Amino acid sequence: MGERTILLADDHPVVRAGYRKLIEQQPGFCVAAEADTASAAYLAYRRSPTDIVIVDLSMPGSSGLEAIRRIRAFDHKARILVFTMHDGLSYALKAFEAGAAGYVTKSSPPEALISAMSVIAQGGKSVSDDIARQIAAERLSGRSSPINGLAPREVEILQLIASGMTTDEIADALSLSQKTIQNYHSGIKAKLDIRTDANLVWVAIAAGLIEMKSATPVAEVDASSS
Amino acid sequence: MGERTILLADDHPVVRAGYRKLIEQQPGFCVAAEADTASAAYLAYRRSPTDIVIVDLSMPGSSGLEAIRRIRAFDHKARILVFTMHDGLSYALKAFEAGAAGYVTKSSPPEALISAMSVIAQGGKSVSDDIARQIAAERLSGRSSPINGLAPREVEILQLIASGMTTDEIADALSLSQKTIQNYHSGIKAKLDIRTDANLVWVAIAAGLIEMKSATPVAEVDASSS
DNA sequence: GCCAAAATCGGGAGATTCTCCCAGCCAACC
DNA sequence: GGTTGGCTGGGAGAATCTCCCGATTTTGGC
Repeated sequence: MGERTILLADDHPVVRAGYRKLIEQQPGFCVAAEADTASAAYLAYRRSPTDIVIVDLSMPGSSGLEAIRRIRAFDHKARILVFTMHDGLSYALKAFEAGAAGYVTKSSPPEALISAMSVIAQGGKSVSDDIARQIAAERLSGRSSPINGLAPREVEILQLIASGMTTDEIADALSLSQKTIQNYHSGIKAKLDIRTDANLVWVAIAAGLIEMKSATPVAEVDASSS
Repeated sequence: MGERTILLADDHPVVRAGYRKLIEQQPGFCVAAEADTASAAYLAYRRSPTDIVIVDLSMPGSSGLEAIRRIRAFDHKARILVFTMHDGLSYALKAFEAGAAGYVTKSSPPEALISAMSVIAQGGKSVSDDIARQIAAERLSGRSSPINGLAPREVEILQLIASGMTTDEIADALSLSQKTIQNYHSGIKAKLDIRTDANLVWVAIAAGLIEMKSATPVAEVDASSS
């Protein structure tokens, strides 16, 4: 058989150059295209599908997860390998939900990427050791995340609380009474054995309920007010 | 004159390979050493100083900032260029405080890294465009961060609140009455025009008061047991 | 050195919120 | 058809928040 073609999606040109170099040293693989955004990756794949797509999760615009979903929606047999800095288990799980076939963290040795590529090219699934360790830890400890003991509604409300919304705003958004939100608020803290709202934010972050963004969510500079 | 020697410090081997390739394509520069941790970078520099040190901020163990400080403590004339993913202004300011001579984000075009290297090699300072834009925006809007209107003590208490500590714990830690902490708590929220504690966390993150850690705070499993 | 301003620390009191308990409703599951 | 669990809210006392105030210390300028 011929060489496996690869689409590289990462927003850092220098990093892409590193991947390319590493991959092309490997016999049997060849980088066919590059993309620096999620939508560019999708369009590139749509134009000419490759055997493997390697994507970073954090890219400008819509995230890498979105790229995975769109590519998989276009071609359900697309083989997508996530190669990212995020070593949190929640990111990996989201990636697999979105349709990824592999997940390798950038802190892994280069060989991990190569071997994952081989596995994926043959139709398998692959995760890097650090993620595998977390999954094992989760299984052994019997719980994936502290929020697993929460009811769906509680998770939803936790997310809104952690995002910074007030009780009134949440009640309004969900068309519930403020009293109900308050009760949930207390109940969530009790279930998680947490005493401060700040810790709710940290739990939500750890559970992957909240997207981390470096932009200030508050402090609207609003220099361009209407 | 001869080539400028460079020490590359980044914890991702693949990424380092990209840097190396990019840099060595450039006449006048040559990668003399690599390091994958902050302390390894320090030791490498100490063993044989290079003209320029390129460091990532996020590395395992002590952070890149620590590497900068230690290298500068050893050699106050060391020229250090931060090349990192973090595009937050607060990170850049911290890097310069630690003694960096340049700050380029990984989302910059490769040319930005090269030109920054040239500037720094000649004893100058350099920041990438996106950071420069943020600095300009800060100057124009008259404030760098919403927390700038806060008194030192308020910033300190905000940090503790955002880290998840309860009123009692903070009062105890600072040897103050709970009442005082409560008053500060209210005052900080009023000054920042914030109504929920969750948003205090986001402000603290945006202001660089809190270190972001993606590691799951739960589920540590002793895998090394027999 | 001196005055003004700001920061630091804490009390008081009323309004608000939190917490815990409870109950009705519904859906799922033996 | 009974039980369990999630969803929605009320009630009431405890706790907290908020806003006001004053005392003291620190800071900054002249």
